[in-house]
Amino acid sequence: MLKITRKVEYALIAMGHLQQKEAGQLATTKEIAEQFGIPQELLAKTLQKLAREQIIQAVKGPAGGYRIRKDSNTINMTRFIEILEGPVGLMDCYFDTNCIQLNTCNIRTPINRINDSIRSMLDQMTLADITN
Amino acid sequence: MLKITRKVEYALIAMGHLQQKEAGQLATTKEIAEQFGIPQELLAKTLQKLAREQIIQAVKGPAGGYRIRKDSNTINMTRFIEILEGPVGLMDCYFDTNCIQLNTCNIRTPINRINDSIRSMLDQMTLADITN
DNA sequence: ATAAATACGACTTAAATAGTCGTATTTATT
DNA sequence: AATAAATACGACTATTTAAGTCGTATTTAT
Repeated sequence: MLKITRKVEYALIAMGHLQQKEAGQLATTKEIAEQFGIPQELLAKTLQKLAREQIIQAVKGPAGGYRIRKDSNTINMTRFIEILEGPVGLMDCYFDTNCIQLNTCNIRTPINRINDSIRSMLDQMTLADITN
Repeated sequence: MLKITRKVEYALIAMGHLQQKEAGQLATTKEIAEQFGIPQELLAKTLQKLAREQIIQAVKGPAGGYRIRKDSNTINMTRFIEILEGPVGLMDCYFDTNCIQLNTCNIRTPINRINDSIRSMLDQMTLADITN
């Protein structure tokens, strides 16, 4: 429980790898997948999502790949995780309010407080904290 | 992601209900399941686990049920969750060290730091913080 | 024109969660 | 002693989510 998914795990590994490159240098999905022993297709989709959201920059064509952006480091972890997995919350009712039990539920408020704590922890944490 | 399971959710709801009882009073699984609209059998197994671990006290036979213990409030959330779900960690390698990629993995250390943060947050949080 | 890369959606497989069922045990009540 | 209402517990099934694969399109350096 409280696990991050492989998608996020792979994405973080990839970000770490991209950080290590010289400024402007590209890394391909293949290169990263091979180096860290992760499934290429899955990593590919993950990096595509990050590129779509401007977290990294994609270069198409042969000799293409991905590179870090100037501000990649400043992305906070809540944002990063939510791009790949959707809402970060201990229970769905943190976001969906159409739970039938809402009125009888006696733990909603305290659970939301924990949620807030975890989210704010992740908010304050940047990619740089993880990949450097 | 970062969801708690239904087992924990139901257990917390049940603990909240038990807290509300007069000192020494019992509540049955049936009563709790009906009141909060949760599956009785699942709740039953969950409460049995908590009883086995001395978090609550079980009384068998008709007119039986469960009651809170004097120190139930002081149980920390890491313990509570781990009784029901096993190890709390973002990645398995926090506990299992037999991951093949351990040497190539470039995010283990920072992920473990986040883990520590989340665990220490849950360590410092008692049941009372949630059910009161 | 070709080949190597990203882009993307549909599909399949695998694993984890959620929920059910059957049966045993305990014990208050009659 | 019999009954009924509760906990105890393991095995099983169903559902949902995560993980991984595949096919095809697009871009672009060579």
